[in-house]
Amino acid sequence: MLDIRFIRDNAEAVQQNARDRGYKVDIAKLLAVDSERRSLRQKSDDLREKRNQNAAKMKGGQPDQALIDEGKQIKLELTDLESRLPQLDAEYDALLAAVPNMSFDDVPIGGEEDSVEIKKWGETKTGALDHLDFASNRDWVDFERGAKVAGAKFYYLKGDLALLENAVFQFALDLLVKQGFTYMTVPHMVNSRTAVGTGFAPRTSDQNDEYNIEGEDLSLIATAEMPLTGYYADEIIDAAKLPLFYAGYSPSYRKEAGAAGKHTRGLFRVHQFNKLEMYAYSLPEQSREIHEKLLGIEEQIWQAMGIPYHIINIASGDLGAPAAKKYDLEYWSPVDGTYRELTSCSNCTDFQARNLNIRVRREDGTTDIVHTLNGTAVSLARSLVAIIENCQNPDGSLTVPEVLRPYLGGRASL
RNA sequence: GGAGAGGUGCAGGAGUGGUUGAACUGGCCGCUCUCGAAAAGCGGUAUGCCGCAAGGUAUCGAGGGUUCGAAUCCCUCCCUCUCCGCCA
Repeated sequence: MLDIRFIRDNAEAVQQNARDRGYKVDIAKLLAVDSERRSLRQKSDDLREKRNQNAAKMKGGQPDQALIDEGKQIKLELTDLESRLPQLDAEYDALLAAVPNMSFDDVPIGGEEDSVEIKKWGETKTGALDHLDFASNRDWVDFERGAKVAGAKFYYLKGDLALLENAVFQFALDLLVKQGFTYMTVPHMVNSRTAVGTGFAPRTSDQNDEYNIEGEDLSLIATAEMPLTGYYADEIIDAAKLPLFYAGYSPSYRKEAGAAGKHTRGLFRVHQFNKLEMYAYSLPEQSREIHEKLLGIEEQIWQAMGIPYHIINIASGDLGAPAAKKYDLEYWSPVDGTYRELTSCSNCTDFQARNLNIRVRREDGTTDIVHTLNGTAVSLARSLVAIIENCQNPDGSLTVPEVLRPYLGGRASL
């Protein structure tokens, strides 16, 4: 969420920013509720002061009936006054939570089509066998039995393709560890506070992409970003420890409701995939620089594998709620003759950290909200699509990118 | 899943329902002393909200309740520890 004081001072800009992002929020209404809530709180504080003073007079012992009666009266007034608070609070919370993060100035305004390409790398080619056909020919993937056992868009990876997945993960993990990231495995379920605080829709929302556990306040994670963000909830981090870099590995579970028809074939969009996620906690003044650094690591990974890609600066309407700025790395698909999303890298500034109350204590003793950033290192199912499409040979074999060979017993092709 | 114990500030650890935001000890920071250090002494050391400020208010796992007044009493929930059960 945004700082309510910032919203009070910049109502117009906040409203415009939400509009640019395609969010319907009513800042005027929010400020009206905020003001009403504050004045009610003030009255209630005053009444509590009276109550405390009244009680203090009785400290000695002998209960004075007049004072007790006065206390009773205060109690009634206070109960009456505060009875209006819960509803007001709920309304305030809902209005505030609906406001998206402020975009950075260099974010293009507009929808998906307004995202701006800022870099291109590698030689693109066209003409290749669809990854699902290619993998099926090799008996590397089984969606039919995935459907039988779980449902549509569930799958088995088999044999060399499963080994390749492991190699991609190992390669990326080694690279991150060398860069100073701390490797973490994480809970695969999170409670609703963590899910909502991270910026994912509450479980009651129809926009919810997470699987919820019936009868429990738990959802399967859609990304390791969720447990990694919650890691420091309610904590104050010593400034000297920042920035903190974590690499979280986990399955990602997504309903993908409403995604029908959009690149649904094969491994590109599935209900479950493994993902190695980069995560950083930083001082506010460091986050822009660290955002570039995370993007640089993503590029390093895909350059090492020789997969052509471009980087786009995501337009405001496609940012989601928490990101102030987001880069997507899209690999070149020789099958589609276009770029397709492979990784994503976001600077969420203090938006998530404010939700989850994550702060930093600076050397002078003051506290601040930390900034959080996340970036995909490798999203495994999609990585396999990119590799199959770009490294396949006409004879049905797959050339293994050199950097992966050490993780496949030195094999040059599969 | 069952039984028991417990959740208090940076840490340890007190706390008959009424100057307890919280004793005491330790840690940390500052100052005094010193050529310097140690020791000793003195002072300081949570966070949110409202307020220009003074100040007010809230927070002793969370949420309800009792009371003029709750860290202290009652209820529900969560978590931790020990033992048992189950188990990769």
